[in-house]
Amino acid sequence: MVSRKTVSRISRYRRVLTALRDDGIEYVYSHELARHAAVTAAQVRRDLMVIGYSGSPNKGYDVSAGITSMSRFLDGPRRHGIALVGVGNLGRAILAHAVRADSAAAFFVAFDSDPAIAGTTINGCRCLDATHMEELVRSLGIEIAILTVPEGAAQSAADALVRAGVKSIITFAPDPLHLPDDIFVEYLDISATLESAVFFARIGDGGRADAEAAAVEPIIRMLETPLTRSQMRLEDMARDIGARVVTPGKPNGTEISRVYAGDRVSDLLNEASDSTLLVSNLASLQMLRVAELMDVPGICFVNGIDPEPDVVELARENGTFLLVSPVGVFETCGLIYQHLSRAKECA
Amino acid sequence: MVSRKTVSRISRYRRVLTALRDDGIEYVYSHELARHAAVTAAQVRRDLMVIGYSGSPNKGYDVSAGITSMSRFLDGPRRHGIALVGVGNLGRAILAHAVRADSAAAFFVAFDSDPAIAGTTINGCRCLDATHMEELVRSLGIEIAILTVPEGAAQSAADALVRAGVKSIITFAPDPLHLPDDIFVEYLDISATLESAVFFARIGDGGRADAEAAAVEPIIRMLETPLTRSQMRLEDMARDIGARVVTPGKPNGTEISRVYAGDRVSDLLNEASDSTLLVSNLASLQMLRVAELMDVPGICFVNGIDPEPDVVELARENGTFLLVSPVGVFETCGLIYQHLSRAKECA
DNA sequence: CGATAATTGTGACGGATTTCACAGCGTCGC
DNA sequence: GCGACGCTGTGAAATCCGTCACAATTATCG
Repeated sequence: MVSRKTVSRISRYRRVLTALRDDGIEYVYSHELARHAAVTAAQVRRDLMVIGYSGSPNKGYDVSAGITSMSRFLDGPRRHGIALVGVGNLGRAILAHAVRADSAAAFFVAFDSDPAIAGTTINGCRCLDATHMEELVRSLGIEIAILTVPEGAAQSAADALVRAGVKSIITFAPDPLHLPDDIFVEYLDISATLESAVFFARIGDGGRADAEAAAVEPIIRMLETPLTRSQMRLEDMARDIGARVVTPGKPNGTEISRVYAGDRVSDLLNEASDSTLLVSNLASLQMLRVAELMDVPGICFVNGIDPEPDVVELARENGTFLLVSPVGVFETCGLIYQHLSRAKECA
Repeated sequence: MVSRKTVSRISRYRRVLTALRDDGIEYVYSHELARHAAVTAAQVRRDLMVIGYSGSPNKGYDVSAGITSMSRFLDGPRRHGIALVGVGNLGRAILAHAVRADSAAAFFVAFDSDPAIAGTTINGCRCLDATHMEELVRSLGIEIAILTVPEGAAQSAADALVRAGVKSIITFAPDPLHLPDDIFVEYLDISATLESAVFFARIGDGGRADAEAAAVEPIIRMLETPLTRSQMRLEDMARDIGARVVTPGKPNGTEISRVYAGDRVSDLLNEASDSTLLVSNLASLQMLRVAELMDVPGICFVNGIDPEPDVVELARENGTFLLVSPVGVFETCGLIYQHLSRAKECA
């Protein structure tokens, strides 16, 4: 009869039309609607045909009448009950979204097997114990369910819901559900979608990304020093380990409390803070830019390499304390560590 | 070339195969794989064909080799960066999901325009200020983004991401995105999906649901008394308003602190508690069952209707205080209210 | 060693969905 | 009044996707 895709597009049209009406627009042409909904004009006309809604040539479609017509088609006459099963992070977030958006047309109930959650109210939605789920769903005449249960628990929950009379299930779990054919099931599997996204990101530029990417993340080496707890003045440390100071940091000295050694820009994001010294053998402008964004106060390049002038220039502008150690990452780390031990002894 | 759906199915196959391998299974037939993935056997074979992976007749497909082959196909050789834009409820929940599942194959960074969020770490993922997003995404070579921004903000965020080199976007916002054709966009619009679910729940049983549903939620009338704050013994109240006690409640008296009047079972969920008196003119078994599940201590039917024997029986079993007021909902509420006022004066 | 049984790989088919193309029609300008 | 223009509605073509059916292949058993 009418296909899943068509229904989902009509839902999208309705949203567009509602926005247009709020802007005071009364008539719209198929190609305008198409542009707003990111489909083709022919598609729009064909979709509007199946819900028996006609426009007039040279004026287009009546916006208000369209909304009414689509609402009658999509929502039907009665208020729907929606059960959300699994009140974890995702479940709560979806409740917040959905209750706000659809509370006029539907009411929500949530179920969870955790007794600590049962009895609470989240975002205006009552959370109940999953033990009584089947009975309650049947009593309330609920026909729509959202599954946000952990992997592995989806099938049994779905079975119970179907026994209770549920006709449509939206599941965020990766488990494929085995249910009667007349049950509508929609999968919103985030991990699977991400994997598709990964694939098409790679295919888009014909595999050339690999070589280029290798340059961005060159060496997989990551030495993490133990947290020192004690602060350390970079100026003293630099002298002690025989490193050359290229650009000075803040006028009143630069203090750090952690050292992070590694070349992966991506790891830098999780490790760097405004009191981290970064030890790296990748003297690139890019690394410096990221370091700046992370408020890293000091960077130590190794192997005695002279950074390019533009790198030095940027460091000076940012007030980043830049030093160059004559030895490699491993030795530099060792020296800094030793310096720390001595400092501790003195204290 | 290879279709979106095929990629998503292959992702599903890989998950199934991984589970099988963990169970120690080495070979699998197409029809077994098909059953686990909820597709047909022919589909499986055709999909495996496109990734150039062959099984052997009479033994089936090698599970480990399949996983390797699919991973090479899906993930490619390098580690991917994924940017999540919009750290609201939904964003956080997705981070929790995705970081756990995919942290081996990818690293995550989050962006938000709220300065209070920037600098924090959520689920092991660094949250940064959206101001620097474009630059950082470019520097990190990120090609995949997840959009969990509020409605209306999706297009501009997507534009910035595409400028920064992003190739794939997964968006949870309802806004249709206008982007170059070579950008992969996947919409996970929860509201739109819910609307489809509503539609198919209704169509499934041929529209017969309407009449039946009307019986479940008969009268849209809801009188809410103000919160009383003071407790009230039902036994005293019943005598005062001239109601007949059908079943006694707990032996030591039943106290309530709120009264809820209405016939909508669904509203009951949000209003009822273990100290609420329920006033209803719907003397159905269903209402009593829901009330029991909500731990409602007392129910008052109106208009002097005699509840059916099975209703009385169930109330007695549950220890629910059941009374019948001779007058209608409005008058009953008025009488109870008056009783409250008097009780307050005495106190 | 040959028959058998079961499965894979794939050409061909069919259904669904989208796009194309054009007839029909109302409106505007002259 | 009437011709030109632009949009709608829809038959027809094209495309995509999934299923069927069968030849090819390989282990097993007698």
